[in-house]
Amino acid sequence: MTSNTDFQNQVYQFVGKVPGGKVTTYGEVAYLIQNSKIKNQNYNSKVQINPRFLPRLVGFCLHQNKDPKVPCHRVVDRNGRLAPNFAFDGAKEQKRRLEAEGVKFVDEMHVDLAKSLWQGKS
DNA sequence: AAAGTGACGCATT
DNA sequence: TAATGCGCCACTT
Repeated sequence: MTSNTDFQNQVYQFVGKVPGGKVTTYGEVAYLIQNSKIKNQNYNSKVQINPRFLPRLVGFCLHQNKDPKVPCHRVVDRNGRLAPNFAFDGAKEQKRRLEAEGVKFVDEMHVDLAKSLWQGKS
């Protein structure tokens, strides 16, 4: 257990802001982090991360995270697809959690982004 | 210390 | 319109 990097902190912070019943995407989180980075200049990455690669890092950081406090199940990919290997108990459990919060599904593996995508603003 | 691995997203063919 | 490739960071072993 080592202290989290600033990048991880940013990821968890933004994910933690997603309200129940809503979901966000890796790309969205990545975008917000970039924006926050520029705004606060608190991000101490060794090098500048290409925005194009950010979403992947976001996903990887969430995969690492085992902290129940972080609602990682509310993060899906751009197509609303659930994570193939959800850290806790597979995508099935992730779907179960989301449905419990009122998130609608259009498919066994896809959430209804049109209705449940968190249009984070505030 | 070095190399491999990985919850994605976009451009190009 | 669909399928395939590229990007190149942070973390683990």
